Amino acid sequence: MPTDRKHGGRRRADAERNIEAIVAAALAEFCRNPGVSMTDIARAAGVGRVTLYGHFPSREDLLDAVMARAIEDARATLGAVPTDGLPARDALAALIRSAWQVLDRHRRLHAAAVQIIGPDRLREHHEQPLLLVEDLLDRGRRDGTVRADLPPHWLATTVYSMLHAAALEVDAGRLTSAGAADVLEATLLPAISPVRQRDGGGRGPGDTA
Amino acid sequence: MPTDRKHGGRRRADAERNIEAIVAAALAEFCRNPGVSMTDIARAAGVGRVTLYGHFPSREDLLDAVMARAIEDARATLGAVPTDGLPARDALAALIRSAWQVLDRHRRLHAAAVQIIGPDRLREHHEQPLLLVEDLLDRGRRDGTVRADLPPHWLATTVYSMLHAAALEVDAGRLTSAGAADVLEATLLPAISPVRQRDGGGRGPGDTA
DNA sequence: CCGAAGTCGAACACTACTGTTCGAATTGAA
DNA sequence: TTCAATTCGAACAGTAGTGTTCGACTTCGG
Repeated sequence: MPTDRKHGGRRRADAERNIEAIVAAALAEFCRNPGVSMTDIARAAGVGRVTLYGHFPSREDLLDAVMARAIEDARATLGAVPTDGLPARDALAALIRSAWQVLDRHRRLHAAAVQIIGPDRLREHHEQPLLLVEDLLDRGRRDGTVRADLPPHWLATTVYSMLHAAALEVDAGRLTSAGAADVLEATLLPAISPVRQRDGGGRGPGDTA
Repeated sequence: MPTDRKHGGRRRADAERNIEAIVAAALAEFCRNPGVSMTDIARAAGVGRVTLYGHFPSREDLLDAVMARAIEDARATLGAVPTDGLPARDALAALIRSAWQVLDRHRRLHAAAVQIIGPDRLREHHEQPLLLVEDLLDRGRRDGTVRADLPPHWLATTVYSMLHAAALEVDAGRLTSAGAADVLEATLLPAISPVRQRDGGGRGPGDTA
């Protein structure tokens, strides 16, 4: 949201409401189609194009606000996950599940953001919530539940990218939104766990194809 | 390349050369910047804009040809990997390494393609080489070296998406091109191997849509 | 109820692209 | 050598967006 009120005067209530409507509509529209025009966003928000530009001087500013909103949402959700009591591994599993829930909400926004504000600024936005994951990975690394043979940042990237891969699969209809959480946990935990040497032909118990 | 010669007459040698130059330049330029204009591509190919349009009627046609070239490259490289003798697990490791090599060559083309021809047609292009991975995963699943508790397609997606994640990390300078192959193998093999007993909850996450 | 803050649609200037057409100049191939 | 294939630059038309300006209208806030 535009925090830069030029002159001290407070913002009127309807302006506040419109900004809210715009950000909400933009979030939805950007998800539906990354290349959506400002005109369409304004229409979706039930607001004039001029009003939109009045609050967000450029397309980039708008998407920036939308991202901030989505990330704040993520940060809040992830921050609410109780990880302090649990062993790092379980905490990570819980975090993954929560992360999926929040990502599932914003799924396609990622694709929109990457081609408008670029991957760098996008990462910058993701930094905060990603930090929670990294902290937890670090904790796990110290107590031996997370592998130490790969760069910490890579493990975080692994989590990050698998989450987004799952989002694409859901969009493509090859995975259900509900099933994704389980699949993610089942894939990610082995990937970040310490490697066990020697596992030739072992077959998992209870294989039901 | 435009295979549709209108009248039986053969194509002249310089035309052939230009087409070659255009596809090569377009491949490079699309990688550098997905939103590159036809004008810039023509310039990079050392060719007039009209000539470009003469061979590729639209931007989409051009990217299509570029993708075809890249994918053919991938298919050839991956097809040359000797997998028949090896156990599925080793074969998979070799395939991952080769896949990384070829992807490293085209890294950012993926991002370009996704926003021009769309994710669907892109997947369509990737289908061929991805099939090699899926076949191998299937083989591994039968002989017990690959986990059977997740949808086959998801495992292929896991490989696919981690490869592209690595590409982004390399671009961002957080990973070296050479180191990526090792990191990928170390991450992917545990992710697709049969799970040890005692993991996660009792539920089997193999629900596809 | 008054004034300022906010909103509206319409129109404008601007930019950047795509794809086309022209005639003139080359160049490969027979 | 000859001719068709191919190339070239330049200019054109068309599209689609961005961001701005205008004057009139509405609504909030005190």
